[in-house]
Amino acid sequence: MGMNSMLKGSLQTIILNLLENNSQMYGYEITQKVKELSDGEVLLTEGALYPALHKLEADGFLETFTQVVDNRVRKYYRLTSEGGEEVRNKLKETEAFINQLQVLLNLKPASK
Amino acid sequence: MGMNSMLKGSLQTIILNLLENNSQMYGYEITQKVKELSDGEVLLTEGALYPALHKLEADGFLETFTQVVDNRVRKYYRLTSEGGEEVRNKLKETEAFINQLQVLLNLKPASK
DNA sequence: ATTATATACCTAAATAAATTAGGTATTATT
DNA sequence: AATAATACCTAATTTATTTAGGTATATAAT
Repeated sequence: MGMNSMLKGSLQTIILNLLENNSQMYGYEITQKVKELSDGEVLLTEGALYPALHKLEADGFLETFTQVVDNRVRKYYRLTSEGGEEVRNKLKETEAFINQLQVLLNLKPASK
Repeated sequence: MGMNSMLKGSLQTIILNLLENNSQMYGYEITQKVKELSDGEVLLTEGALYPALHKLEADGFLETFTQVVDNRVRKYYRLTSEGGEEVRNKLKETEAFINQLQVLLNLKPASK
């Protein structure tokens, strides 16, 4: 399997969180940022990224605008206000998830 | 979505780890243990559990034996030696995964 | 007595999210 | 001239799950 496969289900949260920290990013930039932040260990494939971005946009959490740089089109994404709320919810969910996982795997004692 | 959906990809690790701590368990017992350990928050559905157990057995990580208690058949699972190795690998992978996720979501600073 | 809940196993169809493996096109490097 | 990097995309396949059943016995509640 490998560690990458476990990010399943966390991809949306990662994208939303990056956009909270950066205000606007384009797809390719997101793949590079994830690679950089994870020290080259997490490789976000485009086949996963672009459908995820399109879904987040369709759900109203992201909005887009394009910009041309060096004759190449960049499609920028930024959070909508609904997206901002969604980030907070997803982060809480993820923290709870990590906590449960650590308890279930005896990686830390259960919090009372 | 909900937190449960994020356990995707961690189910095998959870099962293997429980069997390392308990030496032998049957399916229904596993669902109850997960429920108990997570304070009722993680509900392992049988449609996920049984196929996962069968796969782990097919992969040689688990072995089974049956026992009849009160006219009901229980199918017990225990780790094989290969399964023991697999637990250790999966736990390391999961710790790395949690670490990366926390870094990517700014839940903790990157470790140097 | 009957019904519902708990115990105990299982599978098949549908869904969701990813991987794999393409495709297009421009710019920069070797 | 060829390759790698930048930049977007999609379609087929795979994998893991949810949903929704099914079977059967034991126990608790009405």
